[in-house]
Amino acid sequence: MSELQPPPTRKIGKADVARAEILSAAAGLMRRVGYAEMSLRDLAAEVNMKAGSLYYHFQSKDDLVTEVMRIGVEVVEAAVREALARHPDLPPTDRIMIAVRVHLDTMLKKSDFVSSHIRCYPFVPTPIRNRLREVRRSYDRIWIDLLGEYLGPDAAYDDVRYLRHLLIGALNGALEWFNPNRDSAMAFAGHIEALLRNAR
Amino acid sequence: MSELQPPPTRKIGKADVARAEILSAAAGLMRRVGYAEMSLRDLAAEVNMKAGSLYYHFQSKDDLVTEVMRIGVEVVEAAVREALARHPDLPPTDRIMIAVRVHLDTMLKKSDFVSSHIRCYPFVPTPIRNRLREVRRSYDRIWIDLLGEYLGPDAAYDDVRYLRHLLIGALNGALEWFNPNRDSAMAFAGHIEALLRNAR
DNA sequence: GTCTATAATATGATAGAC
DNA sequence: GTCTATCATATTATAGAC
Repeated sequence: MSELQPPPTRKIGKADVARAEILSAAAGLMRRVGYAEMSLRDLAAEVNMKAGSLYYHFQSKDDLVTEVMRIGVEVVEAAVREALARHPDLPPTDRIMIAVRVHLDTMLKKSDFVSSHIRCYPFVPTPIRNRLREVRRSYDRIWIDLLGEYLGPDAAYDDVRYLRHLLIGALNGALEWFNPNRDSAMAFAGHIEALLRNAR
Repeated sequence: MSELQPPPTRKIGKADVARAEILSAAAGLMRRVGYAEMSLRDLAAEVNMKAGSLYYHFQSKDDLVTEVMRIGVEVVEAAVREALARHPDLPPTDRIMIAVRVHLDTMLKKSDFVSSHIRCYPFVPTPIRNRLREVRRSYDRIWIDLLGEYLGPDAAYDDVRYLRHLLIGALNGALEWFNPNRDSAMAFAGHIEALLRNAR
């Protein structure tokens, strides 16, 4: 996972590996049990450590949690931006569908960082939410731009906002029902596409 | 709140009032801080009690939480069923929009029971989720029926499922962005309506 | 019905040995 | 870097007085 690597100018040491393992394990735990119920003892056990050792890598539980969630937005943002960059000239609806599929796929199959962010954000303490505001805004901007093009220059600001919230809500909701053994992200995306293509 | 009253055959005593106050306060706390972070001390303080006193009314924290969440589904189900019963002969799209508006309105403005259920369900222990399965199924059935009529008798089972998850996800997502001072539930519902009317 | 007091356990965090 | 040991505090739950 490239997002967990330190800057390439520095050599990857033992601490970097341990830190990355802690972050991965924390993302998985947070997604499953939530922010408050993820104890540092349980987390440490998952990476064969003792709770106190985590403090060599992170100053506090909230610092660790913030880092997990920050990586989450950055992962999905990078995935969506890359996919869109490969198809710069498609019409708006097609570009939205690319973003829809990549968002779903990253969240459901690829990254506990993304899913733990989405699930835990509502209950995380305010200081953590504040520290995440900027990265979240940056990802939102992708959708604001995509939907702005879709609705056209005459659309009201709030029209873009409501449509964005509707879409992101539908996508993130999949976290609560999607079963990889039974469900198809592409089939789900197809239903979103049908609604978007016929409207407007 | 009629849902908090005991069966009408029994007189409403002091215990019933206290119990109802505890449940209301718990719903508010759960919505704000989540299942794990709602301590029984904080809850007791909100109703001017001590933590131990709660055990006169409930056998355990999880029993109390289950009851709060059970009431949540029952409240929104009753509201939607009543509204639909008043317009039995409208076309499917109109009936869906009635359900959309009542679901949004109940969740956002009326009931901490509904919103705490939606927010906390993903992180609540499995035994609690099992005890809620039946009431949740009952509410789901409303939407399965509504969307089944909308898509017509030829629609596949999964088409109804995906569309239902999409819709409920968009609605429940409002819990995370809706600001009563700034946003309009009706405007949001309007965007959903535009998509549904033009599709199919 | 609600209180006080407390048991039993868990938590985030720190200090210092190795 | 990770450990052990521990502090200070918080948690759910219970027992018995009032």
